Amino acid sequence: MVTIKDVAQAAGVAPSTVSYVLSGSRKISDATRAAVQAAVDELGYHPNAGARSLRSTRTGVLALALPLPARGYLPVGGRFMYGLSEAAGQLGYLVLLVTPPGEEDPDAGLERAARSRFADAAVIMGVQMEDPRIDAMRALDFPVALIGRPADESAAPWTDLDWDEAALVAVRALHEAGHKRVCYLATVEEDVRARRSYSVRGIRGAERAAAGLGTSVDVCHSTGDPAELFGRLDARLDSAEAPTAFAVQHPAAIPGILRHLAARGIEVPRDVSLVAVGSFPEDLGGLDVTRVELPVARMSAAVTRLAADAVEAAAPGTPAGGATPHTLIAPHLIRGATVAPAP
Amino acid sequence: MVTIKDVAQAAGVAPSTVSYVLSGSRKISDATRAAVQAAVDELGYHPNAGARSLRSTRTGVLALALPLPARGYLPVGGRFMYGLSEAAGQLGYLVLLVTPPGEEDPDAGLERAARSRFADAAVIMGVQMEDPRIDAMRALDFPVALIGRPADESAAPWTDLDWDEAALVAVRALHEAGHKRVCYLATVEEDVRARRSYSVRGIRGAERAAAGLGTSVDVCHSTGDPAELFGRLDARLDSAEAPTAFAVQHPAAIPGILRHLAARGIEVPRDVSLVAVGSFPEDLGGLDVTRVELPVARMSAAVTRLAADAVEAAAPGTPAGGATPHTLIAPHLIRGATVAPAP
DNA sequence: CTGAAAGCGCTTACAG
DNA sequence: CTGAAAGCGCTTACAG
Repeated sequence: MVTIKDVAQAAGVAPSTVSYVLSGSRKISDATRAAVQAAVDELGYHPNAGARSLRSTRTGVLALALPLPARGYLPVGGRFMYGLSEAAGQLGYLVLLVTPPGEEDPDAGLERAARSRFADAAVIMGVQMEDPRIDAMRALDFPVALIGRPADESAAPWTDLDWDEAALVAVRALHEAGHKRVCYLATVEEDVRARRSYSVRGIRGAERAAAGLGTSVDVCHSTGDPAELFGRLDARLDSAEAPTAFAVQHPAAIPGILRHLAARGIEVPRDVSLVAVGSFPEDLGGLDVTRVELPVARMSAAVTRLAADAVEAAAPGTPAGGATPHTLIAPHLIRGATVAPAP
Repeated sequence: MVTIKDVAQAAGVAPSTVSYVLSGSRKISDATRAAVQAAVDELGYHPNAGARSLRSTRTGVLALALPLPARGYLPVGGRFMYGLSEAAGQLGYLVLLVTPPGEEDPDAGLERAARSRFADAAVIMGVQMEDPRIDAMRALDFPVALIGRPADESAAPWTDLDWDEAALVAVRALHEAGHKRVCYLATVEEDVRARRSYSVRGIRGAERAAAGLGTSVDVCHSTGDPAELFGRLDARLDSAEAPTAFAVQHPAAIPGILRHLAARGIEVPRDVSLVAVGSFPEDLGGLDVTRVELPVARMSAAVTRLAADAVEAAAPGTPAGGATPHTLIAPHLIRGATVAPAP
């Protein structure tokens, strides 16, 4: 293994000088710098991560706390892992995955990562309105940034799509097309039950939209079981007051829903209109759905920035800065081919 | 921060004794062990990861080298990240994501992770038939395990679905249903061009199946652009020798393909049969496709095991063990509702 | 059965 | 502009 001593010897300087050249925290003569740089390149030197973090209390790693994938695979989780890894790389961080070890103690993995200093900060996914992980990390004085807007918005830095507004935008698009009876298909019920922020806010947005617009909005919870989901849709469609439009906050289910509707002889948008809430493009297989997309790349960049800032803010000697920052992203309706005037 | 000294003091023993209790590498009296354990629990002590790795040259981390997500998001990548994080946790490892920093140097991130000892071993995804990352890691004496079967099967430990066989099984199912003209829709062309192992082997399996069974198999490359893909399918369907069946090694595209066929008035399986090669259940939105699934959980467990074993094998004092191990998983056809006798 | 001591590879005040 | 030295928190031979 190549150490700083090897580089120092090769360059004819002291190890501390190599360190200063690499960190840039001291003025170094051009000759010395060039000699050190040459030795570094020559030997392929990379500072030992363990030694560096032991000494400097910086690891260059962000821990990503994943939600329990118990209810099956979450496409959105995978998408965020990519986005985060990329955004983090841009800021010089690596991303460490932290999965909950079991049902009974959902933040044991995260707590271990924090206490053992595997990372400088945690990025929390699948944020709940009242998320115990936030308090757990605060108790450890461990910096966090959230993908998701908690009930207490000053609890920690966060970024999110404005889900209340997204649901409103979707319902309004249907309302403006003349639909009087809209079914809001919310996230899977496990998410509703866990009070995930996007679930709660999406539903709330739909209810507010109903109240504000005078449209009848029937909120229905989705499920990962397609047969069960189609049963719920059928119950709605067979009722006396059948909806003429759906707003769907479960993008992974949309291809299946469209197939199911087609099998029932229902054509979209001729017979029924549909808007997706919080979809991402890769989901839809080229299907031109009217939608509000989840801005994964922007959210990944934002949360990485917030996490990096939280690391700086937690450093000793930093003044206890004012308000807790956040990045709220306004929804943007993309008009596709799945909304038509109400029959 | 709680250190081993704090624990030692609280328990009234020497720091080294605490270390031995935690590692279990020395006989300790019950009384001492209990006192140490109580102090550990009381103080919430977790050993500092940097210090531990500096001293022991073990990090407890596996680096996951992701393929470039340049052509858009790969659902399968996300699925493996979950699977790996879970399997690794079971063996006491955490997973660090390593994304290629840019096009020009696809293993710079991995090389840095290895040289800086951020991890004990690398798990490589999106393995190419001749993968430069394998040689790069070998040059550093850094243990690896592959998700994908390289051309040189003794280059490194690997696990994979038997893709040759999977394509054969799929084509044979269609052959047995009487289909004489099968179109094998291979992976996206970027994967073919990069000579990803699953691409090359899937195509090879299809070609062998054709030769062995006497079925005409037309190999066609998929693409992430749905419009372009549908164009390619149309060209086949409009030709004089139109296929009566498809074997599709691009599961994410299947919902779109089925919709496109339906729009052309082609009903599956009445008019055209279809088998998915390497799908995973979450992909299909409840669609009962005849398929060979990608065993993500088994592969994740296998590659983690291989990586952990490679770490042990690389430890000084370990005899240079014999053959390079691998875990080849036989394909298994799941009969769904998308294959019918040829018209 | 337990402890005192060396040292892993860095960074950063301290000194010149 | 550069160097010598201390020390981060552990693990593990060495000693008893």
